[in-house]
Amino acid sequence: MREMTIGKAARKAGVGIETIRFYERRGLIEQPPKPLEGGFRVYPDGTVERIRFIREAQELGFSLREIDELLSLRADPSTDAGAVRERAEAKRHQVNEKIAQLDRIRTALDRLIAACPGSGALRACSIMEVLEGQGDRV
Amino acid sequence: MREMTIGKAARKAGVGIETIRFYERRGLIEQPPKPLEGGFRVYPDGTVERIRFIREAQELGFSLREIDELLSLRADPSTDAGAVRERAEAKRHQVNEKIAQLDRIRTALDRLIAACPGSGALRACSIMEVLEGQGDRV
DNA sequence: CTTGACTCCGTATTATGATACGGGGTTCAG
DNA sequence: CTGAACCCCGTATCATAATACGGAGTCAAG
Repeated sequence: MREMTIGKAARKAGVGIETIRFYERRGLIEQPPKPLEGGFRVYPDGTVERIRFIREAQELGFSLREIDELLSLRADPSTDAGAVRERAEAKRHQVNEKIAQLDRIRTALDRLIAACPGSGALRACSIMEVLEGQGDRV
Repeated sequence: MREMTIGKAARKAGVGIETIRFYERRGLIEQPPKPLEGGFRVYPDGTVERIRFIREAQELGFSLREIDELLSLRADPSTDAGAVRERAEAKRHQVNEKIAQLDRIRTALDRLIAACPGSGALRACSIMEVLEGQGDRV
């Protein structure tokens, strides 16, 4: 089953049909041509992957515009590979920053979990107090 | 300068005044009481930190609702510390997933950068081709 | 050859997060 | 004691991302 109508693609990707059309309008995914013999458009497997990637990237705080930039990173003989690499490196930087910040939050959560056990330690604690904490007094 | 009016707080936090009011209405930050003697509300330093945290978390794909959940994680003697810990652990899990996905994207970018050097390698390459790539044929 | 499920496409509406606006009050420098 | 700059608050508008809707066309099972 490598080809499907929009409804099947939507179900496979876990989105609504309208979302696919919306992404097509935005240029995030390509709208397959309408078959010359008439009938419904046929969607390849890759579309489903692409939609899943879009949803994942959104969960990571990328806007559709940024996701478009990510997906447009491609170097073929007709493009300036150097420029593409530059943009890829900028994106990588952005990704690294996100990871670093998530790591900070994870550490804070770790401390929170350690400091506020079921046993019921008395001192109040919250993310803000514990974030890179120490500084905020204990 | 540990106390300020809303305008200063906004400038320090890098947001507009309206944004602060909006967060107050949403219950994300506390609105300081109106001074009994009259005049303007006074914002503590902590508010600025809190706003910065909110903005950061948004960049990481958390909705204001989720951020509220994060900020509400606090165990003091009046709350069920066990329940708080559970929610904290759920959040940590969510954070770990985000990190893992960002790591996938970072790896993909690394490969993209390596595969498409300024030298102008010929084979086309894109994020989707390179993502957990290999599978997609080369 | 009909009926139910689905596609197509244009337009309208929603949810979320943020910004704008306007008429008033407050502050403080000169 | 005045005016520039700022606060207060309610309501309106905006951008982004998604969803809904409705009428016409298409498919395929029975």
